[in-house]
Amino acid sequence: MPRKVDHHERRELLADALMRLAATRGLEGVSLRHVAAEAGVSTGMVQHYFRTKDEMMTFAFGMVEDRIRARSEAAAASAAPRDLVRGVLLQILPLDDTRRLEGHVGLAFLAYAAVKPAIQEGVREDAGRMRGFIAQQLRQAGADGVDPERAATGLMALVDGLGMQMLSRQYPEEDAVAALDAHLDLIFDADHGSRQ
Amino acid sequence: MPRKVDHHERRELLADALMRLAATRGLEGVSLRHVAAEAGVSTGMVQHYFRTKDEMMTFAFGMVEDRIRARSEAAAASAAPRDLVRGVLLQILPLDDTRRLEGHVGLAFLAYAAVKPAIQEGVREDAGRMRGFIAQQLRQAGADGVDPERAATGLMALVDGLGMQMLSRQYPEEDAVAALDAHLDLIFDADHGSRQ
DNA sequence: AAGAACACAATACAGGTGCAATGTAAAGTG
DNA sequence: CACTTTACATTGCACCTGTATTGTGTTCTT
Repeated sequence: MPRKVDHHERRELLADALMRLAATRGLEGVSLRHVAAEAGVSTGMVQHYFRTKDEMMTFAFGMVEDRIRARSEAAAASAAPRDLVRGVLLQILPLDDTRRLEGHVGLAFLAYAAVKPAIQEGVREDAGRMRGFIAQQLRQAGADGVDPERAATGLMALVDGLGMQMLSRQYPEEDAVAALDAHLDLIFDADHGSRQ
Repeated sequence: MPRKVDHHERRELLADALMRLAATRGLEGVSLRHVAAEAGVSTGMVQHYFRTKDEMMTFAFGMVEDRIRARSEAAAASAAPRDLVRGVLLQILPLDDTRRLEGHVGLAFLAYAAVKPAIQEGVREDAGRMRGFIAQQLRQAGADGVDPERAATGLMALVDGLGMQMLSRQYPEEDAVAALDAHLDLIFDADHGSRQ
């Protein structure tokens, strides 16, 4: 075998360029040539690492998922269940430039996947895993008044919705975090008369 | 003036075709020619009623907003504040074919608007109006333990998130409605020790 | 040294895109 | 009646798209 090149590294380089494009010009601004230009390489090279455009898109979105998951696992180091859940969910909100970028790609890709059933399965799987994790934490925290599965679904939806609205710049970051905290308050204090 | 044609009606006819396309092939499947073909007219006619593609897209999304608002106002006939809020929010969830269609268009357009600041303002305005309405209802309902504005933000985000996840077919309709109801339970029963 | 395996680069191509220009028929107005 | 305004339809154009093909170095193996 000839020159040794780290395939995965190259693909990430290209996917990073794709993300930058998607965040600024939208998914319609993503083409092989644009990605190549943004990455400063030839379109031939892009074709060399991704046989088709769909392959490139799928890889890029998978990368976003992986990064969110990696950060979530890092955030899962906290001890207290509530802080843990909060920390994990905060990884989804676009609170800095990196996550804003990811948010744009995620949103664009979700719209993209909404009409491509083949891709939907991966999304569903990944979201399901995270939902299960949150539910498990809620169970361990013993939030009495709520059904863990249901609450986890609500939390994930809330964060997704908040993130989406933040991307349209509907309100400042603090309001989104405050809304999440308020929701967490409701869940973790839902003792409903269990005090005497 | 010659032949009298209801401009708005024609535009809605074309926008309906656009929605059908966006829901099945995604926003990238929306082109002047495709819309024309779907509506059964010539591309020249499409150009006649929309000078530019952006104008067409903006009109279509505005139509979705109008329809949701119209249904919401109809649903606002209920007396009890909680049922009223619930009824309004349910208009956003894609619980039937019509709303599923609208949901797809809404999602696609939100991703579209995320990179076009000029369009964002309209979205922000519309969402803000609805958020204000919800907050007002919460205030009237006298849900003691919660800040109305914050709770309204949370509710809107929750419903948006639920709707988005439903479009990716992450879980059945009932689960989404159940999650909404669970959230409403938390808000309307948040008396937090206000009982003695 | 020979040759294969690889990493690109360049180019070509068929098809789709938004949009502009132009044409035509009908309906209204004077 | 002539004339203007409107409602389309047709066509053309320059550009961009994804992909296939081919070419060219470079490196590793044998």
